[in-house]
Amino acid sequence: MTSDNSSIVAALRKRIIDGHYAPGERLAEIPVAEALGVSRTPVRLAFRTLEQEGLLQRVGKRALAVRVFSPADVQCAIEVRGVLEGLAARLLAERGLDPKTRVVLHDCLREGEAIVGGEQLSEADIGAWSEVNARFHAAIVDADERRVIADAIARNNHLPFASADSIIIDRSELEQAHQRLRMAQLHHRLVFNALENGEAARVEMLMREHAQIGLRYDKLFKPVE
Amino acid sequence: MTSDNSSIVAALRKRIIDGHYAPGERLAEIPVAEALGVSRTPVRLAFRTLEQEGLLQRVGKRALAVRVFSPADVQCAIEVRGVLEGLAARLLAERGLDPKTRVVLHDCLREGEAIVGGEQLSEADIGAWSEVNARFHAAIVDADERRVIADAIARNNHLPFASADSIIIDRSELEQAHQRLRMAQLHHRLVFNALENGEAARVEMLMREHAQIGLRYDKLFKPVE
DNA sequence: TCCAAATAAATTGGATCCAATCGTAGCTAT
DNA sequence: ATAGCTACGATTGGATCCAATTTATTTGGA
Repeated sequence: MTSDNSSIVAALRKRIIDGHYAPGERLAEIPVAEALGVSRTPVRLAFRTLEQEGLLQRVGKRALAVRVFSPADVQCAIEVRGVLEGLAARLLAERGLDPKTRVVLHDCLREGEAIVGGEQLSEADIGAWSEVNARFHAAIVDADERRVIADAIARNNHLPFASADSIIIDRSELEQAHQRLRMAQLHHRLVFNALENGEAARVEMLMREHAQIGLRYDKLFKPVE
Repeated sequence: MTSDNSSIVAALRKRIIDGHYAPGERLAEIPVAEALGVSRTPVRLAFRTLEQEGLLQRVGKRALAVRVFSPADVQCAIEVRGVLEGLAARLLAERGLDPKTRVVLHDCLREGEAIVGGEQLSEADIGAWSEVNARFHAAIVDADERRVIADAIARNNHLPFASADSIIIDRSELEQAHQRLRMAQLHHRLVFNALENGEAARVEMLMREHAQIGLRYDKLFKPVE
């Protein structure tokens, strides 16, 4: 029994993201509670969290359903996170970057460059790249010790991943993804340099561009947690 | 008895924003439930919502407390909303603006111009200006029928207002606020023109600048609802 | 045959009860 | 006197019960 409520939220979120509950499907409290082996109360709390996160949506007056995201919606959500991370980077640069974070970001960039250095890119490379970008993301978030921007990012972090798989139409787009990876790598390097030089405006501009590299962004910039 | 749960959330949020519960003050379920005349259950749900919104924060392992915002935090949150509204405006322009929304935005601009047309600006003018800007904001949000950006904005909408009053140090800054009002008016006009001409990049740039006119932004751009 | 109204079933919201856990205060022993 | 342990109070989390509302089904009439 994963009686901790945050575990229930995580389990439910995973089921939604994994497609166990289809987009648009209505979610009743009793079946979910029975499926998780708990009472209705923690499920109601979890539903409230997920509704607030935007993964569940009210249909009619009382019912809740899994929110449906179109590919355009996913792109919007990705851009939301993009501009928020851009803003976070700018504010971080404005208030001064601590040396430790600077090192972490530098390492992320070096490792990322090593991964996408060659022309060919395997599935494993994409995984490694995602991991590096997750660390980059985590460093950005951790550096905001006041948690204002970090929370704003976190509040919109999971949205793109509800139906992220549904936008991967055909596997042959891998080559195009490779191109985008190189673009993202370039952007990260430029952003880091701008951060080191304290060029805040340039940081923000670059992060904005970074957010617009396309739908594959969600594969390049996995959320931490 | 405002037994609807959303009413309880609203009442609680109002109490927090009004300072009835001081920042940093711990909130227990039973006293709040008794104060609102309801049982613990709806209060727990409301606490979950408010925690998710960022108005409440966990202290220790189980306790919840009113989140404390420094003036810098408020400014960060305002900038968050600024870039999100800028993004929304850009995406709206990209996908095409429906004529009805166009009219609403146009009316908002004309009324706003009439309000800040003169040199002097009374308290009533500030209130009217806030109302016009709320309509502008609402039009932006309503136009996003897919609700992706609108929800992202809504999720970060209330944050700046938790301790907004605490950043209004002295009343003599009204003159400076007047100047900012004129700046905001100018920006709205430029944004609308860019929207009409489909200059999406310019829209975003302008809205970004709009978000940076200063701390008084929260007085100029009140959230709806 | 189709629509509407009424009734029944299902589901949600709220209240209360019980258990588990956290914090604190008091007591004891060194 | 202080440090550590214990026990009690307070508070949160979970389960169950009850009421209210919504939705579906059935039956009646047009």
